[in-house]
Amino acid sequence: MFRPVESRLDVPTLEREMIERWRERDTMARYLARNEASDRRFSFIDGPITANNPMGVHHAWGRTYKDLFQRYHTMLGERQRYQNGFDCQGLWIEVEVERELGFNNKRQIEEFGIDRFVELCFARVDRFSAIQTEQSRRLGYWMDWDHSYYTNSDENNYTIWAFLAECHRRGLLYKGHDVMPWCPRCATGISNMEAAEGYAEVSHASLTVRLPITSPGHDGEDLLVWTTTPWTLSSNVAAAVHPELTYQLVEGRDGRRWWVSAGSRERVARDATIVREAPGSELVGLAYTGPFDDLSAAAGVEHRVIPWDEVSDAEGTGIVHIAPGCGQVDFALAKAHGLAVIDPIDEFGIFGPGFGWQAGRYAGATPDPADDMARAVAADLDARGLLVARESYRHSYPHCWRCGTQLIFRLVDEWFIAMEPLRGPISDSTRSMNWLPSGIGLEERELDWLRNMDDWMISKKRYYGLALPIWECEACGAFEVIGSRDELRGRAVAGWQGFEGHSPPRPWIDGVEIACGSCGATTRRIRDVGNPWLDAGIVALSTLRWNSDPDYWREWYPADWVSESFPGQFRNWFYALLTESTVMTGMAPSRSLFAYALLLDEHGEEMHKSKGNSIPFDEAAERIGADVMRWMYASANPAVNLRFGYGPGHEVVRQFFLPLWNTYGFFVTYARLDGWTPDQVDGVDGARTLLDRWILSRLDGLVGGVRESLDRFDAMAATRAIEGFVDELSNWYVRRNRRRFWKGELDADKRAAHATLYEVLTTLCRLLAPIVPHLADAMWDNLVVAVDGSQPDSVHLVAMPERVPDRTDASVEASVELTRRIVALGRAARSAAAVRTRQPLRAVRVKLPAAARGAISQDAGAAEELRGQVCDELNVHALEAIGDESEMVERVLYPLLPVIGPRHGSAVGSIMAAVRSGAWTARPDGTVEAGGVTLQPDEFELTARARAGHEVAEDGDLLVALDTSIDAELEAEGLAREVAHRLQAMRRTAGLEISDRIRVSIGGDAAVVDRLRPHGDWLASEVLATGLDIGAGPSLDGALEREAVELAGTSVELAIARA
RNA sequence: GGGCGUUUAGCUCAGCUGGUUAGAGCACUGCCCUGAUAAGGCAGAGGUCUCUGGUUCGAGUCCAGAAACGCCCA
Repeated sequence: MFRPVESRLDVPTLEREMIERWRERDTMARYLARNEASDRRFSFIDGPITANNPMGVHHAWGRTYKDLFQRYHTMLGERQRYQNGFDCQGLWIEVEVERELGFNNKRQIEEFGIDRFVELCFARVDRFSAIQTEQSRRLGYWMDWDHSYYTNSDENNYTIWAFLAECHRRGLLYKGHDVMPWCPRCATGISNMEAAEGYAEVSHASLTVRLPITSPGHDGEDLLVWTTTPWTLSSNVAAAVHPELTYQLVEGRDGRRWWVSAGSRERVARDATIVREAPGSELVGLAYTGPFDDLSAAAGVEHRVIPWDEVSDAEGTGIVHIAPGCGQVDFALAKAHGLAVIDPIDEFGIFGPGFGWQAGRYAGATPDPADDMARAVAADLDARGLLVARESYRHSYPHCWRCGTQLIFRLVDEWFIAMEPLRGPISDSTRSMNWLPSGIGLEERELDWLRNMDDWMISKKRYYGLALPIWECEACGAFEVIGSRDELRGRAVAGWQGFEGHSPPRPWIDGVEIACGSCGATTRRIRDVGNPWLDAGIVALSTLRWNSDPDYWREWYPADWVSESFPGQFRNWFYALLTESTVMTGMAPSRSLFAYALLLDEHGEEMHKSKGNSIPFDEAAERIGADVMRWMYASANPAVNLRFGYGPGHEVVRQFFLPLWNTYGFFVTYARLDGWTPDQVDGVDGARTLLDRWILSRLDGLVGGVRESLDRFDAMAATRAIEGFVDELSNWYVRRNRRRFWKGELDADKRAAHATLYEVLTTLCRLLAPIVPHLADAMWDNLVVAVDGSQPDSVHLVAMPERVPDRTDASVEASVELTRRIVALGRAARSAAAVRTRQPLRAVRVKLPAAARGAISQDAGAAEELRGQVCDELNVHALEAIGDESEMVERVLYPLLPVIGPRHGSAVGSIMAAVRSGAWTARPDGTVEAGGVTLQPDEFELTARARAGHEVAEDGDLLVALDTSIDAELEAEGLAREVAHRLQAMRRTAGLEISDRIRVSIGGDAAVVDRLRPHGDWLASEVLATGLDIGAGPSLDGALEREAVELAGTSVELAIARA
């Protein structure tokens, strides 16, 4: 027997119960093992989650997709790996550990001890990976949690070694001397792709500075340059002009002469008069005095004007200050023009010796503006008469993506992978993947990144991360890349003992020395660690045991599916994954890649802990439930940012969960009353009504639709289809069948009703299982497990439903659709006539579309059932058909445009004009003349619509008219309905169970009460009364409720008591 | 400056291969129903489908351009 269903659905409580039940029954382990012997596989590779903090609700979006599609493929019987991944290395972990230790810079780490520091980093990822595991399980995310991968594992690190060695073998790895974004707090370079992460609007002092020209013939002339980074002025070596831009020499009131571009003159020297004009090319080669020539660092540096095509005069002066030690393009220009390079600052952003008063000071922005280098430089230039203007300039500027410090650009030695030779192969991999959702340019955006990418900077001057396997010889300058642990052991000439037993991260590996392959000298590993995207990008190889088990790798590679949020990942995970996979295998890592947008708060703002609008996962799970979140995520459009909040969450509960739960509760209530169980199927097949066949047909369509949608990773379409179906189920099937479930005896008809609704609900459970695993299994447990010991004890151990041959019946669906339309129109007509539905009416008259008339007349039984549905729903005694000739309708021409368009072309306009004005005529031969065109019978339909002046409702080709005349008999019937309604309300107020029997007495004005007598039997059966005393006095033994109601203008006394 | 998107009702969003009157939910107004009941139904109001041009008999839908917004690159 089914257990009773809680009438109030409390999702979090239900979920906790299910989690407990799963634990007791060890359900997840059996789920993970169920397809072990399958010969079909579904390979999913998890993009690792950063194990650095507890999960937020945004993580739950992605994990919902990952779980949903893995569960779906499990239910299709496919073998899977179910491996979750944690991202465990990199600066973000270090920054948090530093914060816990109260460190401000990396010297403190070295004093603390790299080994102790790295151990704390390990501990932190252990802690948060455990927390995230628990949270994921709370979401219902079923993975092989005992075998998650960690990017700090040996397997992962050594697979990256193999990748880097392969890059080196192809000659792609090199040590570069370049200007890179640099975080002076973390004291490490930031790759360009990371720098892009941290752009934010800030204000900087922008200075306009004059630089006196020293070349002969230009006495008293200055170049005007403009910069937003004043600290770089002491490193100036050149000024760039566009050779084809027009420059003007202007003279101000003080007699000074400045060179500026014509386009900027209005802005920077409005009051000055123009002395002469020259193209930029004429200025090229001029020498000038630098702004800080007296510094020893600038000694001997020649300053001159160089040409550069990228100069624009949209801002500044059209003459660009060039400091090759402080800017990426500046450095490139210096190489091209053979300029000197001044390298001003150390790893902490402090000026070195040789910079006079600037030496020892910090170059970047400071919290206290008084210490600000920009301000000091401006003051110094002003005192020397070189400062022309100073303004505050607001612009987008890069910040350290972890600690928020403003980045500065610094000359560094870093290690790079040359990407130019890989651009083509990675693009091919990109094009070979199926990027989903389609139509939003995901593939295009990845290709765009690949077209524009620079060489990949893979080194970081930090402590906790992949130890780059590069041994560089100080003696001869050669370097080698070690591709595996075994290779290193073979090459080690010292330090292996100290490393043995440790994993690759620093510091243990740093002591291992090898003999230089070129000159034989003993060489040390470079001290750098790796870019963390190397870690996340290698997982398509490392987790599939590329290094250790080639058979396993071949079995699972490439994946069928990977998934991640797309903002940012084109240059991060997607990029790293594609790059490492393509280099090693020549193939894309996955057949398809599914991506989704950003999760925002309810108001469309990004969630941030600091803003106070972020929602911790645990809070949301306990407040609205994991399944509610999962439904919100699954039904969201992945291409569009999702607005998440408790408001929309409750909406989902109201719109979807409650109707579903109530339908389930309805079924169980009556199945229990009848003692019906799923084995009671005698005569069911022959007894199914039109509505039974209808809901099964719809269910069949739903099964097909959901499978089709999930096959193409479209969870939105699947959930929308299910929502639509549940609406039909609860608002039509159950609503229309209530009486079949209520009525007394358990006959074949009632068994058919039970069996039908049962099949619908259990099938729905299976369709819902991948999406809302708790709710689906809770229903399954009661509907199936509780009554049938032969079935799997969890819906997660059964298969996805399949379509049933011949189940879908288009004509049945069309008939019911027509019924629903008639009823809707009938209600509208009632509404217009202001006749309450409880008042029975004589008849509803319906003018059917021609097509429907034919279909319905074929099945007399169906027609009768539809007639009954309509009469019952509209509370009318009869349904009558009316023809086109009826006085209520007029005939209307309905041209079939998709047919007519291609045939008649531009005549469509005049045809439609004739249709609208009614200026058409039907010919006896079945054709129609309209707008000067003869329309063949296949080009139009003749339909009907209400003639003006009749009280009817219509929709397209369907017309419904209510006969609203009420005679005494109808009125009496209405009174009885009213009384029944009141009595039902009283039953409820008295707290009676649905099945409780009662006694009823009705007293009051005899003229009214007597009119109820003919309806006594009906009344009694309606309210489950064993005794009904009409015309009684006011007394009723043991009365539970009494009520005086206003009926037909007089007061009527009602009382009920238990039978 | 370049790439990729987005723009549909007050709000959040659907709208398949071009087709007659563009939809849903929420919110609002009025009414109805009621043993799914802190639900449900009907109706009303609310739209120059961002703009301009093009293709077409016909464009929310296809094409081009513009604007605003978003993400990315430089």
